[in-house]
Amino acid sequence: MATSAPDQLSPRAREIVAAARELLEQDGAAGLSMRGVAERVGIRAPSIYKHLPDKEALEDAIISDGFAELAAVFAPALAARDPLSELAAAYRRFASAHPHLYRLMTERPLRRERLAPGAEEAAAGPVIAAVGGDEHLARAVWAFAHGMTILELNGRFPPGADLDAAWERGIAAFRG
Amino acid sequence: MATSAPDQLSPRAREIVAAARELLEQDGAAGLSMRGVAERVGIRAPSIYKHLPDKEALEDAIISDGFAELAAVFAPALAARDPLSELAAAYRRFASAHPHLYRLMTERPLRRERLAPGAEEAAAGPVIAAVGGDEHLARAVWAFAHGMTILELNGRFPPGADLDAAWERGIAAFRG
DNA sequence: GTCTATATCAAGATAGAC
DNA sequence: GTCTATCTTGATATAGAC
Repeated sequence: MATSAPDQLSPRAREIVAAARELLEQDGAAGLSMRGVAERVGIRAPSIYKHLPDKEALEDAIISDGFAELAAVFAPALAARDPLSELAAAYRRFASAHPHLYRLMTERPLRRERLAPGAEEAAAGPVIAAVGGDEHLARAVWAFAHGMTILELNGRFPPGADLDAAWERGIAAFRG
Repeated sequence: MATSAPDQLSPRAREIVAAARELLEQDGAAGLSMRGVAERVGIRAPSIYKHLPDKEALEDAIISDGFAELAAVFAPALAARDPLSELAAAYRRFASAHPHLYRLMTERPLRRERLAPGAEEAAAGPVIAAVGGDEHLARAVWAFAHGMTILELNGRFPPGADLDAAWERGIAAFRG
């Protein structure tokens, strides 16, 4: 039986996780059902349980992959002339490209012990570095970026609102 | 049959909305079922439909009330010496006192046509005023406040993180 | 490792009697 | 305006045969 750390998944389990990721990105978390995942793989839902213990394990694997990908898009931004702006732009692009994945990654408490080790830190590190090591300021910046992102995904800004301008105002404020 | 604007609800419908609000605040949106609401009122679930068209109308009424309450706690903050800090503190207190209501109010697109007229504007106006009328900046500030709030509610900050400090850093940045 | 059959649960909403 | 009875849908997960 598969364990929960993503790196230790069997090849077949990874296929199932990949199918689940596709289904999530297409239909959102509400559409992510064991039946739906199984259908994409070409098997029946109960067969999934031979490879993964339960639906939570499936979600955790997707989330863990998401953090690794976020860390990967952050890495080059740190080397730019204006790291904070580049990080913000990368963050925004990531959420825009994978809105349902982004929701899954942020809308629930992290089960940190079930993620790939270091995945969260790899994504958080660049932000702390970009603000000069002040972790309080880094959290404020993250809150701003997440707020802009999730309020947009939730359709909470008025139609026609200039969100580029709002992002710029926020980044400018935090750049000091 | 009841219409959707909260002010036009019948007295019995208002009783049902009040019960729903209690249930929401206790169990969250996932626990807000028509059966559960009915039980609190002392009737059976199908009877609710004689007073409100569907579950969405129930939620819209709760959300509309929430905006009115948020506007009410904002009003005195505007008169303070440091309006931005006071607004942020009021926002944080509101969300902390009514976490499930806060989620319901922010996690989905607003059906603005079904809210009490002016409810959203009454809550947004003070923020715009506090930043000197710059709507882009106001959106950035709101995003920061929402980000801090929802990331805390979602349990996303590390245990022991000094969130007072993060709030202060953010407000300081936006105060300029 | 896959299947069928099933247990279990819970939800929103409607029909029609009273 | 309330009730009982029911429809319809959908979910996670288990048992046990092959």
